[in-house]
Amino acid sequence: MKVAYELVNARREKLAQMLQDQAYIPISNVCSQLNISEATARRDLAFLEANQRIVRTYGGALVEYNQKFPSFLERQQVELKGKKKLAKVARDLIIPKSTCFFDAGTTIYALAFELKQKPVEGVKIVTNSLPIAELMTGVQGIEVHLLAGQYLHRQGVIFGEATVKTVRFYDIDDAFMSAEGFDQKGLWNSDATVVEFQRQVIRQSSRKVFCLGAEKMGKRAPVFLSDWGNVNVLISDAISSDLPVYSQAQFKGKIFSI
Amino acid sequence: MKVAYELVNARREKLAQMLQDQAYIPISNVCSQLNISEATARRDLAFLEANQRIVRTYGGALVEYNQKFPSFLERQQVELKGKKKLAKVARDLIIPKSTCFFDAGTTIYALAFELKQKPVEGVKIVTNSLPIAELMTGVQGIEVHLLAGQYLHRQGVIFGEATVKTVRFYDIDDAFMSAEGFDQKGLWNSDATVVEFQRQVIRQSSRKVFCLGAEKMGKRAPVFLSDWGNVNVLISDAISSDLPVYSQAQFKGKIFSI
DNA sequence: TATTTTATGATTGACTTCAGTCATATATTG
DNA sequence: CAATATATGACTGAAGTCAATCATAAAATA
Repeated sequence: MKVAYELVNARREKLAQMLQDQAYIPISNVCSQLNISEATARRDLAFLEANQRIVRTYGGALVEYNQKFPSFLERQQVELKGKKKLAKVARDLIIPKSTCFFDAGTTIYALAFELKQKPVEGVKIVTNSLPIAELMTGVQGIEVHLLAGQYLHRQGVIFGEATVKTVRFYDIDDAFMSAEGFDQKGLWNSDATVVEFQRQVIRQSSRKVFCLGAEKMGKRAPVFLSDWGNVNVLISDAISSDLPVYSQAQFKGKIFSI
Repeated sequence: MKVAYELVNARREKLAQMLQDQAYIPISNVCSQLNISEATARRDLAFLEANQRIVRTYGGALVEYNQKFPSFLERQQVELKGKKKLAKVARDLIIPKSTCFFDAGTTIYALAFELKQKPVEGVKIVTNSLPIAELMTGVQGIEVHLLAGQYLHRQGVIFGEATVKTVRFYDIDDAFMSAEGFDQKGLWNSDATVVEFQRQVIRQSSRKVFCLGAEKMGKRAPVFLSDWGNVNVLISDAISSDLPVYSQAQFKGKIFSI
């Protein structure tokens, strides 16, 4: 039998709440606590997952982690595999006792993940990404510094005017960054304020390392970030002869094509 | 075949680590990532559960929420009850569209908790406490701004030189703060850098609201924070006639004694 | 070196979860 | 009021998970 929309929504809200409190609830409990059948319980979970409120697991669902960086986690799961290769190469470029900036986004998150597996001694990481900060914190021999700014829940990122200002406090050796697209002209991103921030980072870093997946090659995004003259190291899994930097006198960096 | 203890422990440690990073891992992934059989994977999970490092779920395992801010959550649970009363009073002092600084610590966390229950429209919260930021983020009509600095995992706090510097970017209406002790002379805290930071906040806030539990009355801590002249509002559950401010000509603020 | 201990993988059967299909009752819409 | 849309529960087979048992090989111990 059909049931009023309100009731359905209220129940789903309650389920979301329950998951928040209990972190994990077996399906059977969901049924008994809400007095619904297994089928409906599953449908409710599916709904909440579709709305990115939870992450389903075999036998239940997770809120907690997902709630923190909802969209972030999603992207991560899909793309992490391909980025692992880039990340491993980038990881080996990190110098002991250096200060590194880690850009927000899944590409650099993968790098952070590799660094955690194989830490480099005395490294200071400066970032505006909370997932990266939480991943790296507590790792022996590594210091995490967060930038100031508004905490944007969905992206798990700290951002705003203050972020651009505070990055000036840091003297960065290596900046590990990514972009949404790259072509002969250079690097592109979709948000103007993000680009402004990234430019500030570029200005203040002795070495700029860009990790760019092959899928981004030839693509442009609305805002131009930088030409190839600012790139010291390019890491990509695109076929090396296809890389736009080959036709660039500008580019004087090193290429890791894998 | 038997395997050296070291290897077993190392593998279990790695598994615990993996769970911390990924929050949830299906058994099948555990097997493939560690190159062990299902049986062993289960045994490892059982071990970690016995040591209270994880909570098992059907099909995988969860790292306890507690692990995130270990010491912080501990304190919170013990003391939250008494602080709820103070928090409710403080909550009602918050003005729509104002910018509020929220001090790190359990007392102000309780305030954040109350504010979440009953949000005030258009409030901007500036804080260096990650538990508070994560609690408040996503609440309708409330913006969260984090300060820069080193991320101290155990305390869940952002702190350091940069924290003091970045707080200057903000024009704070109301600062909600606490201290470890208070007496006739004024307020006390145990850490010199924390005090330096708090003084900066005091300098920049139009109104200074201190929430001080009765158990802190008459106590001193190593570092002097401020005399009563800087306190605009005092909220405490101590008996009002006992409060040291009564013998203070300095004190011109308002008292909420409950 | 010989003996004991134990970490492991394979196997088993019971149990749980899952996605899909279908009939039905009720809300919603026209 | 009639027609439509849809939320639900029951049922299904397939797949995943679990705890227990057992043989084995390598580490630990004597």
